[in-house]
Parts: sequence; structure tokens; C-alpha cells
Amino acid sequence: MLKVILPDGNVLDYSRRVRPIDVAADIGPRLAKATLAAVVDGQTVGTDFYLPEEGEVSLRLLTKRDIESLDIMRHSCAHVMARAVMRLFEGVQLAFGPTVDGGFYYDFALEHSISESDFPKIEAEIAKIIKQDEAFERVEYPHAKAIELCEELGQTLKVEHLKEGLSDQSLVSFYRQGEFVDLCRGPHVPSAGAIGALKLLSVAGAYWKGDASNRQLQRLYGTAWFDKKDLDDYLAKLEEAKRRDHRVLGKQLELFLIEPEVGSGLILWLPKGATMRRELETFIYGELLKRGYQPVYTPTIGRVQLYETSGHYPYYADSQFPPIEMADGDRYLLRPMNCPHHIKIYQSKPRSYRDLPLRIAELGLVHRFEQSGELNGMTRVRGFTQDDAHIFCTEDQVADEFRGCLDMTQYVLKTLGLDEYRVRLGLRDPASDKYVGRAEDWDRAETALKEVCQEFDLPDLEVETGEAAFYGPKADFVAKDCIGREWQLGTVQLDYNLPSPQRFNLEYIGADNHPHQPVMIHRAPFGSLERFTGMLIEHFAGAFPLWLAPEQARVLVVSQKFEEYGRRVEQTLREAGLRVSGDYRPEKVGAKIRDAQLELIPYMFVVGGREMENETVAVRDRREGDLGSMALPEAVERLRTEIANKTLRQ
RNA sequence: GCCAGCGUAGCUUCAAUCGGCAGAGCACCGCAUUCGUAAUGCGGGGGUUAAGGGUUCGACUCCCUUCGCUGGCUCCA
Repeated sequence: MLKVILPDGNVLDYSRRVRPIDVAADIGPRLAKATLAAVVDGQTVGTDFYLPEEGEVSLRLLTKRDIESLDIMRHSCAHVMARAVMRLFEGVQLAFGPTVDGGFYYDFALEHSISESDFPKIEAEIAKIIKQDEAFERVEYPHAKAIELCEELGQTLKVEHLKEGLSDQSLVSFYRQGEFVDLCRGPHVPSAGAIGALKLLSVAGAYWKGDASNRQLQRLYGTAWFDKKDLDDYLAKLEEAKRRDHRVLGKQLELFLIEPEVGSGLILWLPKGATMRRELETFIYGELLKRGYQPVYTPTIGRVQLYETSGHYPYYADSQFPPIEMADGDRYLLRPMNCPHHIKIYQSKPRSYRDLPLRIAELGLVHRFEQSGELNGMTRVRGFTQDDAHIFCTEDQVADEFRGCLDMTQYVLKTLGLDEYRVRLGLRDPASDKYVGRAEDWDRAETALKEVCQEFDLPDLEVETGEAAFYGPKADFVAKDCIGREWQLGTVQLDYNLPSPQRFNLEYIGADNHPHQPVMIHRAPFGSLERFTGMLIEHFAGAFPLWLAPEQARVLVVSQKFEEYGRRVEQTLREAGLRVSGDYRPEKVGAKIRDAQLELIPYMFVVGGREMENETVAVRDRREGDLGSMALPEAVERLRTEIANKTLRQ
């Protein structure tokens, strides 16, 4: 006798073996048809999964309205795609085919290299399979039998996976659909017909089991939705993201330049980008000063020995520019991080516990030799400016300092309209012995970090055990932009390593008149100015709030007859501290407006005879259009207020 | 670094039939126009087709090498 408890509290009793599909059929034929999968006691299963014969289970039937179904359906898409690829090409070895955010992929090994030109025929084959609407049939085999089957099928990667990854499983499941059989945990939708709208997106290389020393496979990415409209929306979203691409906007709006003759991954900030960056720097420095940080400036190179002491050289030699060797044998390294210089500042005089916390801040330029395939616009570069600071404090001060970092991050992000951010807290794996520092210090620090995060009521705090650095726990910031994309920004990291006697041997004199080792906190909540700026370009789609806009206003004269008045207006605005230019070309106003609009200039001041007579300007807002005439001082005041408030424009 | 794709004027706007004269639009420059809220008209300059090598009577086109870019993978103090 089995009791099946449904989400609405109804209970169905069964004295025979049933599957979710049978339960659905008992409730109604329409539901039976719509059911794609089920959740039994919290576990997602296929519709043909046999429920136990005895006892009590909770059952939730999933239709395409349930969020879990999408994932299950996409997993089925991966199978259908694999089946199509196997039909079209010879010698296909299957690897893994999971779902990912927005879609799915499958990794294959095969002779033919798949390119996008193969997509139409693969998609056509997929469409055929969907139309045939064959069932996904679950079959379970003992481990040994499964190996035998995969060997028969010639699926050596699956054999390897069975022998290595699944060696502890006595029974493994396969899914069969027509001629296609694949080792798979499932669940799947009942049949291929449940798949709605599917599209292949890209093909890329991927290593077997994610290990670069293994053979490289071909990974085919796709996306799938229940409705064509959802697919179209998703594709539109990808288009929208493309429209905001900071690499394209950066060129169009003349913000920055990457010039191969200078070097890959090296940013040249053009005047407009530099103007924006200076505004950001001023803003960030202002906040740092308010929060008790002291700015310093240090050089971008240092002796190799310094980085040997820190332990970063030669450990990271592969991702550094090689040392510069001088005639006298001295070797210098382009600094890959700022901390050693800041440590030397800490050590420049004896420190007392009364000096702590000592917060040293620098927008420090560092260079790292990132792999060529990793470079990407401003977001992954070889020279970047960290919004870096190092806090030297006592163990007791860690919680307060971390609180300060969170608070500042929240404030700065909010000012930029990035209201949502989450924190990933990386803690140590207690079972591992790779960590430096005393266990009790770690425990205290990790507890403190967790408590502070809870205090901030962060919506989805992720605590990741085993993700700490070997030298200390860390918290990474991930912000969500206005179209919902997440950007990994900066980090706060505790460090028990660099202050230790094995490294720089940092000390302060405590209240007990004895030397103690301070805790060091590395923090760069926005990561790098390059990456942060790239993110802002995409977040605002190049249409910056007035305070950040490189050009805040442009004076447009209706005809060249009014150039003199126009120049007077321009000068007045400039003297009021605004970044302004004038358009005195012999063009029609319409053309000038169009150009200014395309350059995303927030305000246009149109001046002609009427304005000259009344000492006014006709103000045009980039978004709202013509605001009508106002006296010049009134217009100036409007802009100055907007700048002072760092108003976000819709 | 690895896999795949791509590289034509300042421009991620793009054309050039099978290997047969490198061509538009925008931008730029000049002239005319002096105009009221998203493109005035006419004219002009601009190219070692990423670079180098090869095949060919002939290469933007086919092959090789290098550089760069794109999408992933790997890495990330």
C-alpha cells in the first residue's frame, strides 16, 4: 500500500506499482499529457520512474509551467542533438552533455571538425527527431554490463567514465531513443516531442573532463525553450548584450583603444574614457578618504627578490612578464600585484596596536601576462589598475574591516545603479592541510565574515567550502547589471601568509608590550578600473549619467550667424565646471542633434535668434527631447544639481 | 596556451559571379547653402585586401607561416 501525497494536500492510495505518469493519468488525461517529469520526495525523476510499493511519498508533477522542467527538457535536447550528430557524422564518441544557464551543450570526439556551416543540417536532423517524437526509455544495467554495452557501442569515453567516475555505482542508467543509447543519469522528458524551440548557438573546443592535459573535444552549444517566443526573447537578449558590447561602444564613443603595436591586452585610455575614469577615481578616492584610508603611490616595478619573499615569483612566473635584467645583474619585475610595496610602507616604522587598523590605498597599476586566448576588451587585460588597498589590523578588527568593505561596495555600486550584488564567501576545507595560519584564527575569521554577511542581509550569499585561498578566507563580489548579467568584480581576502615570519614577518607592538603578527586584508571591491569601466559601458550602454559623461553638454547653433552667442554660452558652461563643446558647422540643427544623440551626449543647448535676444538656451535632453527654453543660469543650475547628486538617468 | 571561425579605406556597415580592372555607404576634406529639435546638395582624397611566403599567365579569392580579433576550453596572486 502506497500513499502518494500531492502538493495540494490530496492523498492517493495505491496497492499496485505506479509511476508518476499513472498518477497523472488518474488525475486527468490532460495532465497526463502535459506531465514532463516529477519530483518525488524532493528528487527529480522521469514520468516512468516506479514509485515504491510501500509507505508514503510526496509527489509533484512537473509540466512546462514548472521551472525545473526547462532544465530537464534542455537535457533531453542535448541527447537529441547528440543523436543528430551521430546520424550525420562518422565515428562520434560521446563525452558529457549537461545543461547550462540558458541552454545545454554536448562534448563530442570526432574526426570531422564541426563548424557553424554544419548547423543548418544538424538543426534539420534535430527537427526530424523531434517530429518523430520517440520516447526516451530508461534502462538500468549492472556496472559490468554497462561497461560491456558501451564497449559494444564503441563509446570509449563512456567506458572510461564508468570505470573512473562511476566505479562505485552498482547499477547505472541508460536512456534509449530509437537507435540512440546513452549512459545518462536522467531524467528526461517522456519523448522528443516535448522539446519546443531549439537553436544551436556555437561550437568550441573543450577538454575531456575539463583538464587541459587531456584530449580536446568539440563542444556544441545550444539553447532551447518551450515556446518559440521565449527563444526569440532569449535571442533578443543576446542581441541586446551585443549592442552594449563595450569593445564596440568603446571604439564608437572614443573611450579607449587597444593597439596591437602597443600590445595585446594593453589599454590606451582616450581622452573621453580618461575623463570618465578620472570621475570614477575621484569618487572612489573620496569614499576611501571618508572611510579612513590613506592614499599612497608606489612604482610599477620592484626587485625580483621582493616577489621571491612574497612567494609570487616564481610560482606565477608563467603569468608574469619576465624579469628585466640589468647590466649589473639586478633583476626587476613588472609588478603583478601591489601588496609587497604596501607591506614595505607598513614596515617603514615600528607599528603599535594603536596604529591599527592601518589602511593603505592605491589605484595601483599591475601587469600580468594573461594567456592570449583569455584577453577580452577591457575585461581581461595584461595591464590593469586595481582599486587596491591593504588593511593591516588585529584579529579582533577583522569583522569591522570587512563590514567597512561591504558597506563601501554597496554604496558605490548603488550610486551607479547596480543595486543588486551578491557575495561568494570562500572558506577553507577543514579536511585539507594546504592552508597556512592557525586553525583557531581561521575559525574566528570565517565566523566573523559569515556574521557580517548575514548582518548585511545579502539576498543570495553563497558559502563555498574549500574555495578559500591557501592563505586566508575570501569574499568575492558579483554585481548584476541592468540587463541582468552578472559581473565578477572584486574581492576581499584575508591573508595569514604574507605577514608570517616565513614571508615578510610583520609585527606590531600590542598593549602587552609584546610583538604580534597583524592580519592583512587585501581588498579591491571593484577589481580593476579597466574591467569596472568595461562593465559600466555595458551597464549604461554608453549612455552615462551626467557626472560620468565625458561630454556633458553641447551647444548647437541654429546657424553660423549665432556663433558668437553660442561661444559665449559654451564659455559660461565651461566656467561653471561643465564639460562642454560647441557645434558651429554650417549644418542644419537636425543634423547636429542627430550627431549629438548618436554620441550619447546628455544635454544639447540649441541657440538661435530667440535665445540670443533673451539670453536663454533651448535645452534638449538626450532622452526626453526638447525641454523648452530657460535662462542660462537656470540651465547651469539644473546640470550642476544633477552632477552633484550623481543622478541616474532612466 | 588549446579548438573552431574571422581579418577588404578611419568604421563589428559592407560588395567584388568559377582565380580575371578592388567598389559603395558613413566618416573625413573642399565648395555652395545659414537653415529651429535625429541625416542639405555637389565635388574630392583615401587601399601593398593584417603581414610574409608559396601555387598560378594572373590571387581579396587556393596553400603555408606569423600577427591580431571573435566564441569557447584551460588558467587566474
